[in-house]
Amino acid sequence: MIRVLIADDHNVFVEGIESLLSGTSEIEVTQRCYNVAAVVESLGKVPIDVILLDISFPQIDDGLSLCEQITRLYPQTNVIALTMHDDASLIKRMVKKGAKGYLLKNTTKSELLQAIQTVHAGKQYFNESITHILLNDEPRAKKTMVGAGLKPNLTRRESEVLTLIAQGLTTQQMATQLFVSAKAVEFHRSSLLMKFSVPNTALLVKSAMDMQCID
Amino acid sequence: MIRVLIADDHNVFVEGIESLLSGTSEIEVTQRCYNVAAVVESLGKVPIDVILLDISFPQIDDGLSLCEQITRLYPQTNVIALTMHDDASLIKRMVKKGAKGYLLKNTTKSELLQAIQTVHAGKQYFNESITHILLNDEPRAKKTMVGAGLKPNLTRRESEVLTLIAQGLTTQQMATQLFVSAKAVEFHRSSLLMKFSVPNTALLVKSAMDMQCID
DNA sequence: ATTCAGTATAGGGTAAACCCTAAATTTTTA
DNA sequence: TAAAAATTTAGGGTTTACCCTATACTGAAT
Repeated sequence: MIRVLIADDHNVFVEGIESLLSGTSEIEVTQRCYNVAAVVESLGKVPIDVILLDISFPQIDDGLSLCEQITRLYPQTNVIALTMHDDASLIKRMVKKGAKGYLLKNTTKSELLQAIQTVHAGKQYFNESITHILLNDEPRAKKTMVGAGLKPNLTRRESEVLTLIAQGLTTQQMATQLFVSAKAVEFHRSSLLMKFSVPNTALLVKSAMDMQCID
Repeated sequence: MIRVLIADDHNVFVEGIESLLSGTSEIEVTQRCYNVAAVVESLGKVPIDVILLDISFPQIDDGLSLCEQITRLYPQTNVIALTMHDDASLIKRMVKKGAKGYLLKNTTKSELLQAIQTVHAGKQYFNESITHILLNDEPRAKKTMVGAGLKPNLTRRESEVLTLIAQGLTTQQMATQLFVSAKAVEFHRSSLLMKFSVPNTALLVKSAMDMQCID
């Protein structure tokens, strides 16, 4: 019997999860906690195998530090993050804090069961959605692209020139390498400055890197 | 019957993979290719379901562009990267180029079979190793600091100037902002170029961003 | 058939970047 | 306190970047 603790500050959600798991013979919902203090208290009393932990508890940092604490104090207890946050960096942070699995709240019953069993067996569990998020996690993809910057549509030549600029080549060097005149390269250079709305090469390189146009 | 093409410039490896797959009833190694040209030629003649592609073929860029080409020209053909490169950014780049799976060369037979079947069924395949690499991928921690590039020790002023350069300011603008002469700023600029061993501002910005000196 | 985007080329000009040598001052470190 | 590193300023020079106008060829879309 796998002893499960559900930690979530949304009552309805806790009940829903519990009813999902109630029909399973191998899994037992031992505890339900609606705040951090209750989780800490429960763990001190009752042995728990798997914790389904909502990260926003109520703040993200609360969930992270709680996860870290659980992992350190009760290494035999495995944490599965169960949250609506589909952010790659958050997933990584949770795993760093010791989470063995990560599920989005739109997961299915069978997936939830499989996750609990996998994690309880000492392995990590990440489904396709999570893998997909990690794969598409652009190191520099600023989701907080507040003002300005949408990635401009570059022509083939512009992309070539941009790449060469970022490699430190001068206009003349690029001209030689591309078998065109320096004036042609200069033209594309100007086009790039215009499309990125930047005044010079330095900011062009930075903007292009921020927008993933190079690297 | 799943028709498989093995693309690798290491003969021994190709033979090993083929012998691994030969005992399977559902999988048939239709083609073996030892260079990019052979792959392109084969695809034009014979329909292929799954390609096991070594990325270093012989260069990484070759494998990447070949993968892109295959995905574009033969969308029904699924590419599995099979390589010794365990670099997160490379995994992401391959997936961007259309790879449906990614296996390290220390994979097992059963995993290889499962990957081929999963990919042939139209789904992506990534095992725990790959997921683990993606999870531990520090946004900017370049483990591949091959030649040269260790982060140079910058003085306070140099850091300031570097930051302002990356914001697109000219030497004169920086001088005004820092309440010093343009010559002073020019000096720090030169120091930066020297410390980073780069010929101009463009590459300075790129290098500095790669090394996390700015952002 | 003709716009239109992309590419290439040209001349001429200003501003900025880049390189060198040289020296004085301040701050930090040993 | 002396030595080392950092900061500042300067003169003078070459190269490169950047801006403007203008023409012309190509291929793709209307």
